[in-house]
Amino acid sequence: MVQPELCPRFEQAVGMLSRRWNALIIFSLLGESQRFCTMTESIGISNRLLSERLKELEKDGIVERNVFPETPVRIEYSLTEKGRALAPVMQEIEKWSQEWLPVQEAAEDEQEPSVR
Amino acid sequence: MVQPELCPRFEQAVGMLSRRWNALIIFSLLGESQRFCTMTESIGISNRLLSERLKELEKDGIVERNVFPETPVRIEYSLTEKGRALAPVMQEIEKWSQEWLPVQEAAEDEQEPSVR
DNA sequence: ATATGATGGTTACAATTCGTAACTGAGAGA
DNA sequence: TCTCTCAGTTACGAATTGTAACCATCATAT
Repeated sequence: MVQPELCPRFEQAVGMLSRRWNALIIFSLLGESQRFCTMTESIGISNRLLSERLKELEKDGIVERNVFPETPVRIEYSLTEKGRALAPVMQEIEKWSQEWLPVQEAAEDEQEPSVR
Repeated sequence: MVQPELCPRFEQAVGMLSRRWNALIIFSLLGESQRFCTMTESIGISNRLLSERLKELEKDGIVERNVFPETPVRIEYSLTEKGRALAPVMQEIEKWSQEWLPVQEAAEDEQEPSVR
């Protein structure tokens, strides 16, 4: 019933990072603050889920929501210090992917995906 | 429709690591080879999903399945070189979690979860 | 004053994935 | 034959996700 092997903090971190889209959201904010609509486009996530995930990440203290009352209103999302501290994780994922994943040419037409 | 910002290999890596349970499976195999039933206990994953995930990870070349025809049959799962190369990712997650996540005392009784 | 457009979301609902629990199959021993 | 262990599968309800349509606010155009 209890899994005694794993550090609960590690498990919590993995749970957060494993939540669908979270790693991509954090990665895309490592570069610079972004607006809602920019993120949906660059990440390829729907409005619904981006909204949901940003709220969760804000509650976790990883993302910050900054409102600029211009016209039309501009809202920028950025990483907190806690969020930026995830940069090394992303860097290691990037390193691994470059070393171990094949470069796949962009298929213009739909072809049988090799995995799922 | 197309998200041009992100490196496709990075996205693929994140997709694999973000799949529920995958990070914990890989982490628990970083130490040593493990049997199926040991993993379900230590990770807290169900038979169904562990089986599914191990097959996927094997197909991805990250996990190896070794059959020892003893009695009863012993099957051990271990990481390939590609899988072990994920160790730095796990280490960085661990570092981050130790620095940024609070130690939470184990609550014996069910109490209001702070998130969700 | 009303219509239109942009931004930043919500809501509704179908499709996919997950969790739980019961079941299967192979081989050995009682 | 019956039971036991290990290593999974199967069935099915519950939770999460994806898609698409809709809403609220503010500003400018008509």
